[in-house]
Amino acid sequence: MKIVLGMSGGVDSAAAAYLLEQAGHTVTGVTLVMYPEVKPDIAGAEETAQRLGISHTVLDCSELFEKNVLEHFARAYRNGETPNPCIICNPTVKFAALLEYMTRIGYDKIATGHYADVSICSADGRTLLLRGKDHQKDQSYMLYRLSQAQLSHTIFPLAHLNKQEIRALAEEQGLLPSIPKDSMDICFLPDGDYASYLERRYGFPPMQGDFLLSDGTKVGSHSGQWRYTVGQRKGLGLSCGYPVYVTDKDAAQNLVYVGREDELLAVECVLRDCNWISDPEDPNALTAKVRYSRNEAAVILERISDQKAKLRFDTPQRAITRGQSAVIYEGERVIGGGFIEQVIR
RNA sequence: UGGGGUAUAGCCAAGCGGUAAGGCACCAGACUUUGACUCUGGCAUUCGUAGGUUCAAAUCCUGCUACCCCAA
Repeated sequence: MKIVLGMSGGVDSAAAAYLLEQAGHTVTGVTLVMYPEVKPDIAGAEETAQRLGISHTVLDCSELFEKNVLEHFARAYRNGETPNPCIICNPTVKFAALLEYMTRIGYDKIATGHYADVSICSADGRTLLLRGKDHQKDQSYMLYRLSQAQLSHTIFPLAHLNKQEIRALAEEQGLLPSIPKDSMDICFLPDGDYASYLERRYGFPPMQGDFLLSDGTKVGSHSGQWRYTVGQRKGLGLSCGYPVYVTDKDAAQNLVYVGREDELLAVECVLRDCNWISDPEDPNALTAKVRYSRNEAAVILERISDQKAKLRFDTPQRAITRGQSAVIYEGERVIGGGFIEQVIR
């Protein structure tokens, strides 16, 4: 097959390129530039491509990125939500651009170095999204908004490997990136300082507001609700004798509520703008993640409409946060998910 | 300007003559394709200040200063 591979310049996509080559595919690498000010490791990707003898192109996606990801990012913070740009970026920019390029040059499939998997449902022919075999590194959460058009044309070469195997493979083949870029924060913010970015780029004005306890007692001042997110402990500068966490925000009044850790617990939330990939086989066997990393818990899914749904957890969840995504799983399969619109304690 | 009390790191706070607990905050690192959480490590040569007693004082004594409370 002829495959368009997204190449970031990192280890994962390099290993993916190697694996596709080994499997006998014709591969062309594409490095996407999302944000002019922060370039990916184009040289690294080109070097990898050269070493493997595959062609390589750079595509400028900055307009798509600006329109879809950045504007959504700023809007969410303005509304007191906490956005997850990666989740928006994948379907609207990354996979969209790869698919468009694939079509343009007459290739068959697209591929990325994500830790996830796809398979065809024998019953209805839909393409299912599955977790990567390495559950520690699984990135299916970030991909739940992909469309059928995207999923059905996608291959994840790293689906069955774990991080150690990939590192070993890359080392063996001399594909370790010259710049060992690890820990990336938000990709368009090299310094990770999103608050000053919003202020600089989107004109968020420093605006003094109160830190309040749940009973309304003022315990301090902050300079803008967008600087905080539910569940946050560090950086509040509040000394109450016990750790205090952000429990809620009121964007209209620029208020940030704080409290003890147990005040973060909630059992229900409402989702909007849902994307469904497959129907559950057993409605009582579902689990959900309300954030990318860590815990996943048993959940009852109630579909209110095509776009809306409600989740009810067996056990209270910590820091369910408006704007983040809840992704529902059945075993290895991603059922779908949506943006958290409302949290019910 | 009578009486009483308290002064220990940014905040709270243990210590009661033997050479500065702990919590919160903060900082650094680890983890992490979001924001976060979490974990590990760091964080008072010094106890309002000036003297004195003692082998030894944050701890005892005295002066001073600041704040608090009760009386006027």
